[in-house]
Amino acid sequence: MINKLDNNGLNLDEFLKQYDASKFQNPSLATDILLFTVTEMEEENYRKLPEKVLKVLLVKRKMHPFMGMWALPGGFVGIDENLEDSARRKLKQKTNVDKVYIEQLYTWGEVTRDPRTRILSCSYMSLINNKVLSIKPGDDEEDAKWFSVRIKTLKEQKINTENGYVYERNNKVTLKNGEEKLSADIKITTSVEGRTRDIKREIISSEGIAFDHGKIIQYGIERLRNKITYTDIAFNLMPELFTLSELQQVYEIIMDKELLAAAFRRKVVDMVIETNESTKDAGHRPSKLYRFNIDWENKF
Amino acid sequence: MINKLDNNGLNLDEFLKQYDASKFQNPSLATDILLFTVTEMEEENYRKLPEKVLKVLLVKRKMHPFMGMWALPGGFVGIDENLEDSARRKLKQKTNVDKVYIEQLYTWGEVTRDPRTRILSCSYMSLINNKVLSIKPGDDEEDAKWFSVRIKTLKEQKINTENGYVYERNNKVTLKNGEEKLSADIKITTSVEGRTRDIKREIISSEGIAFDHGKIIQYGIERLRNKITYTDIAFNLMPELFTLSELQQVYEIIMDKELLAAAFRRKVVDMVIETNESTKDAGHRPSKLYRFNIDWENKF
DNA sequence: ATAATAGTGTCTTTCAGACAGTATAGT
DNA sequence: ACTATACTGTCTGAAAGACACTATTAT
Repeated sequence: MINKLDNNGLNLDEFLKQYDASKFQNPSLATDILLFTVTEMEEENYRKLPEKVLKVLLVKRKMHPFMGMWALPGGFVGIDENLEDSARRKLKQKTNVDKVYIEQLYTWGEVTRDPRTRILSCSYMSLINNKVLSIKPGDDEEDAKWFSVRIKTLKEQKINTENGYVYERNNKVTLKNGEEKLSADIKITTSVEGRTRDIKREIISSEGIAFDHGKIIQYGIERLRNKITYTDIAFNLMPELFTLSELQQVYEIIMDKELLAAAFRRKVVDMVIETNESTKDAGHRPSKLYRFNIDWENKF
Repeated sequence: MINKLDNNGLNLDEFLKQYDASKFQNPSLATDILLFTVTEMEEENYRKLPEKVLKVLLVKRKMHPFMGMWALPGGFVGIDENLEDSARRKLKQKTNVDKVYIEQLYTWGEVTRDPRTRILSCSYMSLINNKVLSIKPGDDEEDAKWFSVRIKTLKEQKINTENGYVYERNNKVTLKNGEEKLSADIKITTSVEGRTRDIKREIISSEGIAFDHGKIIQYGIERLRNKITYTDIAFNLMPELFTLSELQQVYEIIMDKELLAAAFRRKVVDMVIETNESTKDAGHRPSKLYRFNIDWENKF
């Protein structure tokens, strides 16, 4: 069976022996990691709850191209390295944490996305809780820094065509770390023509952000926003013990809208387990601490 | 700004000029297309509605490796070709249709997935309605054939560990075209340990299917099943005019469960527009024909 | 008339939104 | 006592599940 001969009279072994991988020109392959965490801002009023902020890890480029700009951590994939292993390796380098949530996000393959040569980026999204981090915001090792992320929809329009419509949305991504402020303006175009639907993402402008990484950040946040509503990924952003108000805050900053406490609690009640502990020294009623309920999905 | 010098004293232009893309060893890159359609089986009883079947397009390999086995249509990406363009090009070759729904599915990058050399597969999923097809089931041009697809869960188990659990599911993918019958047994392992969750997909056995394509088919069906519940992608599988019963059948074969007509109609009513036409010669009450309502999402 | 599907009416359950009202710490 | 947050109770309305009932055709 395995010894069938092909058109050139070769069996499988012979074929593999003469196969020359270098006869085609191959693009280069990199993985990029979109690492999110949530941190608290200090609050002046001792009674008020600290506000939470969504952060993303960026590294300052020391080399051409985009030298001096900020990029997602990442790099070339070893020829004998699996994609996810490569992503985890970079992540470990930057954060020194290895047991983290990670998922493949999207593979960006536009021919001109890198000025050097054709380089594909297989992007991964990772979520981490800031309590386990060795690089805290402000650390400067290897020039990796946390930037707060905000996404705002600047403009939205729908133009009807003979046979459908074109819907455009301009999202402004703003990234801040103390003095540094980066931004990208991404236009998401959904064209619906007859039976076909096509989504395109373009970078209108990008300040201080290397490559097409502004686009990747925008895409990642959209994915995170969707997934948080029907999965438990948000818990990867939480410490071991947390209050339901803290959990709600995390949902709120990701979804960018306020939620009603009563409804929120009903929604998450099966995903958490109450502990005996409570917060204290809060200047108001203490809050019960919860932990993630690993069994909430009940597969059977 | 653009003339900053790097560590070697080069500005951007100089750097790009001396950049040698071939100094790294790069994996090869292919796109593979998972093309689904839905067809009707002939029915012996003139009164009965024809049953619908989900089909996937496969091509018979004429070359090593996996010579004689069936694979997803696909091939190497041109060095100056965008990923989606490459996928659409293959699709056009096979089906002679170009305005189709297509979305990126996943990038498969396991080191040993191809016996020749390291080859990445960036997989795309595409949906098409069988009325527009030039290759009808049974056509033999270029050895591309439609196979009916069924997925069955053979075994499901959950093993509790100290700190979490391991959930395993064995999915059997069965592909049929007349005399030919292919199959793959895929084990999906979800490991939940403390805060981490890891999903792995392994091929336990594969008969007649080339490469890891059984895994890609299983993954694609899972994606289709999820997306059909909250998007309108199912309409890509429908002809211009269709009855609500036909639409319901499509949902049923993809979700692999029966739906109640009343609830289903309520769910889709905003997504369709009633026409004046009806089916006839049915041997029972005629059914109104509907078309897709392009504006159902009302963005504003 | 019959078989088979098309399509509607309505009861129930479930779940999310809204919001008022109660609880409880530190100062 | 006051402030700020924690937490609960309950009304309402929307959507999904269940199922009985009516409608309509070709033979």
